[in-house]
Amino acid sequence: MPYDPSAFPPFAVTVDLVVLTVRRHALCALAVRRGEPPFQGRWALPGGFVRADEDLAQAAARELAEETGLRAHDPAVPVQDNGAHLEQLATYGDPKRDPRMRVVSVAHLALAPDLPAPRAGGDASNARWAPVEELLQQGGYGRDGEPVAPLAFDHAQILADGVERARSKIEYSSLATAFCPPEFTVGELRRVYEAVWGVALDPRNFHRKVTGTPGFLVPTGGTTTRQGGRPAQLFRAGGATLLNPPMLRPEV
Amino acid sequence: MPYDPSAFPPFAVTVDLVVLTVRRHALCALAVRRGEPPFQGRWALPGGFVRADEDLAQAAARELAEETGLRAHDPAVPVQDNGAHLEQLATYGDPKRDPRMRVVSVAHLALAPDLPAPRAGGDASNARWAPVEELLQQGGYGRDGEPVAPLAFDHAQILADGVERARSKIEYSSLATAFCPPEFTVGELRRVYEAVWGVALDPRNFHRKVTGTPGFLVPTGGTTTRQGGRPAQLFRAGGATLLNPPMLRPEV
DNA sequence: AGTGTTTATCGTCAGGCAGACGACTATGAT
DNA sequence: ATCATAGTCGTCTGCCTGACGATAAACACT
Repeated sequence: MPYDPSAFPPFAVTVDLVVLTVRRHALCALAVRRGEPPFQGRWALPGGFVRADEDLAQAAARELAEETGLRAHDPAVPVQDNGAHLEQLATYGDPKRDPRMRVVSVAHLALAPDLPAPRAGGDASNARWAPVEELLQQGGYGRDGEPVAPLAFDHAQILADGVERARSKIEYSSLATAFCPPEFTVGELRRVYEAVWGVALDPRNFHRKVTGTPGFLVPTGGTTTRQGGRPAQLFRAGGATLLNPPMLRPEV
Repeated sequence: MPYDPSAFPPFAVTVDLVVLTVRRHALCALAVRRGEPPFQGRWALPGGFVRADEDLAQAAARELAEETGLRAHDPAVPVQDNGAHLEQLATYGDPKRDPRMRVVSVAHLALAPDLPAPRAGGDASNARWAPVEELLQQGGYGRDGEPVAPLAFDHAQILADGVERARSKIEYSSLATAFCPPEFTVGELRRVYEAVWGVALDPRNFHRKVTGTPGFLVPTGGTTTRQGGRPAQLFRAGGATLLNPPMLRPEV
């Protein structure tokens, strides 16, 4: 039964963003504090209305720039500069997800390297990077002993879906490099995998795997000792986007 | 910048369906003929407006039932009866995708076993199963020499995305069984993979792989000769949804 | 009944890849 | 000088896969 333009219920359409990064060996997401009801004072994912003349991807890129200053990447171009990877995640449209009106939210997933600091319209106290486990634990107590309120709306579900997407996608793609600065070492890339998956990986097998996969990493010639220890080769992300065979996530 | 309920542009929200099945060794999709402008007389994917009190998944399941009579499966339950697998695919919201108004379409992907016949509101001439290559070839000539018009709206893109999702998802999940009747043989399952991927697979290695993966197939005890040749064991889909290690799609 | 065709199923073998882990190297810190 | 840290190169073993031989059980002929 294709479109019947004579009558349709009006919807509001928003984009919500799951912006992930790796800080201090932990997978973190960007959260903003709500300044107005509903869920006033609670943490939520950044997002906003899609404008009348805007594509969904444009709206997501605009929101991402407003919240973080990051430019979104053209998905066809390999991740190289400080731009972020941005892709559509899923769409959430439960009739009761927003108590005010019927809102359909097209969630997007962004992966960014570690950033200096978040900015929410210039107000830093209303935006922060929080470890995803902290944002996802429902009604417990945070590390500072403060009670933890769950995220507003259905944002806990959206965040969980985004985290799972990131976890599975770095298995068979080179997307983990989106968490890294333009030049990085094999060890830094390994710590990204370890943070996202929450596991420890064997440095020797990891090194063999990533350097042996054609197109994954391109040596820049430089070295660095910023992690301490023996100097490590620096790499850029290569052109390969699909890893075959994939990097398998260890069981349990 | 979270929700500002004071002003937002109104959208129409629809669900479009990519319904795939395997018929006569070919991957086919359900297409309906448009009865009214725009794109009158052209083929399109089935779909329709989301109702005011409906969840997106509900709307997709309702459309699926209207077009095919299929009940959608609870995703948590393994595919066993004649119900179809149904999952959200992606959302398409280009401002110009519908010339009449701003329409955001949440596309869903359904995988169904071979069905007796399509029905579009009782009118069979306005619905058909067509091989996906036929629907996706732009402006060529079909097998009957008739000129082929491309699908309406951006439905060629949606269909292509759905096909790619199905092709990749049967690699690492047991979803290929959604194309099979409740009981099926290893050879029938192999022909599903061959049709979806468009490749030939070695029957011996395929048999070893699927029967050796715990939880993928459960023998029912019966046998059948409906494919000719030596009687083959009948299986049901097992509880496993994730295949580890995956069934790798051959290169090239 | 015999022969060929079709499909199913079991087995064998070699190559590739991953996990476990030993060994060595090159820095900075004490 | 010694230690701690991190990076890099090898080795070995087991598992999985692709290629492919062989056998089994039905049906369609003659």
